[in-house]
Amino acid sequence: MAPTLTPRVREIVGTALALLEEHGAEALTMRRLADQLGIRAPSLYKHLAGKAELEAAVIAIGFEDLAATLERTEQAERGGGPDSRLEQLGMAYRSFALTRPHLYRLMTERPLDRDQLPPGLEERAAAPLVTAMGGDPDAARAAWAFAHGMIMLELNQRFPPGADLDAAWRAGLEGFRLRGWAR
Amino acid sequence: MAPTLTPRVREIVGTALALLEEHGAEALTMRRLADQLGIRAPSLYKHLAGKAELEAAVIAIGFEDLAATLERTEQAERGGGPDSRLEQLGMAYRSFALTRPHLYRLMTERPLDRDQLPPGLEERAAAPLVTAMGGDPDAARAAWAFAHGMIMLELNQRFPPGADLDAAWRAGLEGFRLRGWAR
DNA sequence: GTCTATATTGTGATAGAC
DNA sequence: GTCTATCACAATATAGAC
Repeated sequence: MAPTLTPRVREIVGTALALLEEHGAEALTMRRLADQLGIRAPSLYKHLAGKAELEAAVIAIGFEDLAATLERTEQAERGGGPDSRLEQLGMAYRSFALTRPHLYRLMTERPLDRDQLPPGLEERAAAPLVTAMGGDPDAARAAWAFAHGMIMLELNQRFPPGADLDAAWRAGLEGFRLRGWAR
Repeated sequence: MAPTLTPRVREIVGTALALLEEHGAEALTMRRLADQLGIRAPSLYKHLAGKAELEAAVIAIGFEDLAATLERTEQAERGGGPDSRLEQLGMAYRSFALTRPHLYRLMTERPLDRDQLPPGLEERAAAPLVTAMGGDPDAARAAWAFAHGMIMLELNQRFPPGADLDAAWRAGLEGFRLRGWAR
C-alpha cells in the first residue's frame, strides 16, 4: 500500500520528481538527490526504505497529474462536436508525455506496481479514454497502444527524418474513431 | 557506414546476439561477452572500437531478420483474402518481438544510427507494411505505432491482469484495415 | 591477438556515532 | 535526522608487455 507521507518525505519526493524531469532517469540517484536537498545520501534512508519506494512515489504523482489532465480535457467542450473527443484526449495525452518525457518513461517502462499506487488511480487515469471508446475496453486498449507507440517512437527518434507525425496521429485516430462509432 | 566484418568479428557479434537474447541487455557487457568467448575483455577492443560498434552490429542483424520475416509473410498467401494481409503482418511482427524481446528492445529503444546500418535495410523492413497500407506512409506509421505500442505495453506488463490482448490487437487492426481500404 | 594491471567512474546500501 | 566512513559491486576503456 501507499504509505502516508510526512512533509519531509513529500519534499524529498518532489525534489526527486524535479530532478527526474530536468535531467532524466539516469540522474535520479540517491547521491544527487541528497545533494539537491543539501544533505548526505545515507540520510535519505531514514525517510525512505530505498530507491524503489522513492520511484513508486514519483510514479504516483505522475498518475495523479495525468488523470487530472485527462479529466480536464474530458470536461472541456472546446470547438468540435462529440466526435472530436478522442482527438482531444489523444492530443492531451501526447502533450503530457512530450512535455514530461522522463516522467512518462518511468511511468510506462516497467511493470506497474499496483500495490504502491493509491487505490483507483490507475482506473481514474484510464476512464476518459474508455468512455471515449464507447466503453469497449479492447478498443480502449488498442487506442492507448497507438498513442503510446506514437509517443515512444517519437521520443526515441525512431521515425525517419521527414516523417509528418501530425498526419500519422490523424490517420491513427481516424481509424479508432470510425471503429468507436461502430459500437 | 557499416564496415566489412572479419570472421572473428562475426563470431564476436554472433555471441553478443546470443548473450543479449538469452539474458537481456544488462547482461551484454564487454566482460561477459569476453567470458563467453573464452578471452579477456580488453582483447575485444582489438576487434571492435567499443560497445557502441558492437551494438550497432547486433542491431543490423536484428533488422535483417525482421525484414526477412516480413517479406516471407508478405509472399505467403495462407488462408484469407487480400484484406487479411495487414493481420498477417501484424501477427508476424508481434511474434518477432515477443520471441526476441531483448533484441526488439535494443532495435527500438534508442535513435536509429542509420549510418551504421546497411543501406536500404530500414526501408526493406518497412516496405511490407507500407504496401499493405496502400502506399500511404502516414497510415503505415500509425499502424506501426499501434503494433509497437501493443508490444511494449505487453512486454512491460502494463496492461491490467485480465486484459484480452488478442481482442485488443483485433480491434486495432480492424480500424487500420478500414482506413487502409478507404484509399 | 591476447594478456595483466589499472584508471576512472558510477551505483545502492549499511553501521554506528552524535 | 543527520553525519562520517565504508562496503560491495558494476561498468567501459586504456597502456604496455608478450
